[in-house]
Amino acid sequence: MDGADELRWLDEDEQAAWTTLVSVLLTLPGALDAQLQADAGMTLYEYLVLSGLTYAPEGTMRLSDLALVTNGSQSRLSQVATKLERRGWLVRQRDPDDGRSTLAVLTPAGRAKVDQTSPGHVETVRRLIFDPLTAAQVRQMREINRRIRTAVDPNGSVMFRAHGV
Amino acid sequence: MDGADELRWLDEDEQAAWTTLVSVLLTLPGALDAQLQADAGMTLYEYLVLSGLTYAPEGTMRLSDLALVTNGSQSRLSQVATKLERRGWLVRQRDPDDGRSTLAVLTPAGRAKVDQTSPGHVETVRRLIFDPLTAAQVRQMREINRRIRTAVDPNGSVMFRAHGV
DNA sequence: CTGGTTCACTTCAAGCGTCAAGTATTTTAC
DNA sequence: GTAAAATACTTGACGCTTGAAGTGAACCAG
Repeated sequence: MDGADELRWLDEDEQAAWTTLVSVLLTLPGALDAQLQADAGMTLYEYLVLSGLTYAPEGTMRLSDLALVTNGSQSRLSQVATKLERRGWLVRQRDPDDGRSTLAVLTPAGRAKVDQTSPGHVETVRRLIFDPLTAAQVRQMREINRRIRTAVDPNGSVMFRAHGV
Repeated sequence: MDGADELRWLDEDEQAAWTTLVSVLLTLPGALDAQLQADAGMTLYEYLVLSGLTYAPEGTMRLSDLALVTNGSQSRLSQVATKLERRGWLVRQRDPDDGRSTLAVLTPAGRAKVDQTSPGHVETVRRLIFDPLTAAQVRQMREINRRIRTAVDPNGSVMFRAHGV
């Protein structure tokens, strides 16, 4: 708090990059949500939760692990899990190994819902993100976002090396 | 609904890129909001609105233009403008040229608030986004996000060529 | 084995954003 | 000149996310 950490303002390239980044941050999630909501009555985050479970053994994962994988808070996941449970797509189970934990288990109906939803979702992701980009840009984007994600939270999501979406 | 628009699933590079992108979409806005909230009692979107006005002649802009520039809906901007007006950072004025429009005018207090808030905000943006990236990556990111933004909404924000943040 | 701490999860209230409906003004078309 | 359509904005209800507080379970020191 003593020394003046001299502030560097954004140069022209940075300014332009920041502007387009904000623009994507503010519009892309809405577009992805809109498609899922229209075609599957589901949020992107809800889809990520179900989809995350399909990659887990037995379709089962501890809620806290699921929160990490989906980049959500425990509170957020807890409420979404309740909603998904009410719809019959997952069930909660006590963790036999640790009484503090709760396991989320994907039901057959939940797996079916993912199978039925993913084509439209992937199509949208491809249209909005990958179709406009070259293969080189896809690789660039991965590294760029990996670095930003690490800066935001060094202990961030396991998703980096774990399964896909 | 007749022909099978053969769906292409994501390959490994795309899957990884998508995972990191989601991760940034889900965590970066919260991190930016958190800093502004803590240091200025303000949302990122509210900051964008005030900041956008500082670049307009006379600190004045039509609400609908301001909504475009900030990537927000008219409804969202309307409510945020009310909030900012209550805090004394902007005022609404009738547009003399078009009775349907309303002008948002930045007050001196509003301009002072931006001046006082921007250093901390820029510092955070630099730390989370530009410090971890090379100059080449900054240029790559700009083009990548520009393409994604265009895919999301071809008639999107004027911000692309207009002023900065 | 006991008191304190950490961890996993849930719940509640408050704040935000979206969507749809409503008002007012201007433009367009006949 | 008038009716219909388009435009600009506001409002209110609803759903979602967050953050703080609370419960219960496991771990750890002595």
